Amino acid sequence: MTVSATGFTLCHVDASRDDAVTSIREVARRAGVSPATVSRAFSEPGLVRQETLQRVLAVAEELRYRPSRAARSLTTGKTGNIGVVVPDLGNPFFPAILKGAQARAREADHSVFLADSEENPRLEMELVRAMARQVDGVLICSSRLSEVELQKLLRDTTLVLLNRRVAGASAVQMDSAGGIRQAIEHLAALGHKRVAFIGGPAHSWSNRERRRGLRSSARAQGVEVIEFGPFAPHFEAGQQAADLVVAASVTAVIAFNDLMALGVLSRLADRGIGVPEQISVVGFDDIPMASMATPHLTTVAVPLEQAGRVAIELLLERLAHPGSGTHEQGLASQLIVRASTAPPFSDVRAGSRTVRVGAPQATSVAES
Amino acid sequence: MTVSATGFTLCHVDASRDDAVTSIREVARRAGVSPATVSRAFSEPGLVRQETLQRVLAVAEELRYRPSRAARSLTTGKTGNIGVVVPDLGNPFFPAILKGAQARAREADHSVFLADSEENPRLEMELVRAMARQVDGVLICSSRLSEVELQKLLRDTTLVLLNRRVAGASAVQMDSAGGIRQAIEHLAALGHKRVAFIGGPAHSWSNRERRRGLRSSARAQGVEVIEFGPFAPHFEAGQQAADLVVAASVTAVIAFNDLMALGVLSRLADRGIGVPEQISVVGFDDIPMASMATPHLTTVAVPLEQAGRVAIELLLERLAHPGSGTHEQGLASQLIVRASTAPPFSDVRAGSRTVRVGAPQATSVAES
DNA sequence: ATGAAAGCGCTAACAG
DNA sequence: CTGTTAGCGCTTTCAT
Repeated sequence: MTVSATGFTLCHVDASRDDAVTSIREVARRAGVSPATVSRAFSEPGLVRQETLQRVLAVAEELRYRPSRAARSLTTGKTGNIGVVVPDLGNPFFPAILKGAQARAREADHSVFLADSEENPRLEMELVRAMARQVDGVLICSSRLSEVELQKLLRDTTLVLLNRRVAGASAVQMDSAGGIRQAIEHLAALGHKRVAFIGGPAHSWSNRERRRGLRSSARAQGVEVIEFGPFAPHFEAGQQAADLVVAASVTAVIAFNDLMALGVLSRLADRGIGVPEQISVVGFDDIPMASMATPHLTTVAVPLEQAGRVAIELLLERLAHPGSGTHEQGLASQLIVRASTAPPFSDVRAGSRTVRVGAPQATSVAES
Repeated sequence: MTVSATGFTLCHVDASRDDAVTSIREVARRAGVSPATVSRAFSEPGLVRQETLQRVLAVAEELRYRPSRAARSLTTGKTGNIGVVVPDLGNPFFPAILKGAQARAREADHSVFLADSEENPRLEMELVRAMARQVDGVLICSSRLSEVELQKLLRDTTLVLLNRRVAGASAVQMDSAGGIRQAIEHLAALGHKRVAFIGGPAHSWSNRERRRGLRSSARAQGVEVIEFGPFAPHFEAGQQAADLVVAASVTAVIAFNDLMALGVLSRLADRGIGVPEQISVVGFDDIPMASMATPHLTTVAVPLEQAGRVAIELLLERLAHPGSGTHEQGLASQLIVRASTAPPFSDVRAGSRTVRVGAPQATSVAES
């Protein structure tokens, strides 16, 4: 036993292993039937006489036999596997989607290949390629690939995209624009006039979508928006951006995602800036823990797990009816407003009357 | 385009697909060599003349040919795949491990099969079985299976266990006892005399380990421990447990994991109980977001991603030298103490002298 | 309802 | 260095 700074190590000698994998022939022989019958017993039980079936199944059970999917795929052309690629497992957004995807795949008796592309387009490409021959189709979440690269993959892979659109691939989308609109309307209703947006990754499709929605909603609501970014979609980037936001003297900030929103909250707390009294913070994605961790975060929620399920659903559909064309499914977002995210009320002149609304205090600070 | 409460749906007609998968024969024919040569070109390039190699590779490239792992595994017996089973992807603990595992596997040119057992032993068993024939080995994280069931799996699968020990399987362990000891020593040093422990799942090996470590450390430090549980390892359980903890009038609480610790913090905040002024909270695992989300959480950190890497390392080692026996690797935990987790100082009589230490205020409240 | 035979894509001897 | 041959475990005609 070695003891080191990082832990300890132990070794044991081996026990024997019963490694012989039983093949279909073995089962056939022991059951007194041909391999073809055993095969049928597993794939088309209806074609086998009850009596024979029982016998075969019994022998198989005894020998702990399970058909080899790899071998089966050789003849059938179907692997029964599905690939899922995500840019970063460290971003809680993706495990949530993965969970739904995995569950739906299992219901359809499919296994899931997982790959983490580390936000790296090259790697993403390589990973999909590597999977390609072992899976029936691939779900790519928040792809960092360019349109042409995706088209390339599309030539020999059935693809479903999550948070991305490309001709020829089915897609699941979070309704970013709608979520942003809700956020802006919410902030406008609370009296905010000047709002910051902390942008996500440069090549992120979602980020473009969100900014697009942001601009039109902001115009419609008469809210001024100051944009920052691009930033990596991480907690640390949120901390960093928080200082820029403060310097911009806005009364509210919308972050590209919850991770960054948490970073903002953390940094604002460090600097003694009150949330929501001085600045309101809105996140995006509603990763479960963000809402748990702090009551001061308004967030745009998307049904992540459901998104994963739907994506796999689309993929399965696509595999079942290869000629049937692609589908796109949008998932609505929903702004989550919590008790402790409204600033104190104050009186505001609305047209000819004075109305009592939740008002951003930073404004009055600026005035004083 | 359909619009529904949850979103929208779109359909497109299909573009054509270039689905013909090129086989090794095709490449061989076009390169004017035998299939065996093509095979060698990919698996043992050294055995092929430079000139031929170039030609083969060129043709393969042009045809976008990649060898089929499934077919290859048929003859070689090795799949180049690794399975990873986790009890719940919703628990941030596991994605972190998964990330490391996935990265290490990729370095070794292995693909990863992922399965979520939903904390269900039956399902876990089934999933491992289903994977078994498609992978070279399986990493089971925090297995919920009994020892005999694991032994059963061990008969025909190479297993590596994370946070679990069983004869015949390599294992990676977080040094729970050490972490708990650090936590107790820390609390004792701050003057805590009465500490609550919120237990994890009933069948969790980690939970047993932590309780074991807890008892001995508590005894050594003269700290009284009140145990609660078992609880599901979730945020909500933490909220629930918080009330029990408060009723037990302790001055500190250690939670089975960070998720539960966050639940405790949330509930204490709801009830207006000060952390750490009235109760100190210690978590476990150091899932990245927990520490980010709140500055009031003392936590026992474990290098999660590294654990995943090491686990795969062990698995690969095992696969490379099948006869060489199992290994166990322990990963040390490290208590993370933050600025805002110490209660205010107060004077305490230590033997004959009076010492100034951080003191749990709840004690004095109880005294008043 | 069952069996015999051919072959899926690939590799592993064994010759040359 | 390269080709030939014989399967790996399974499914799938085509007979029976």
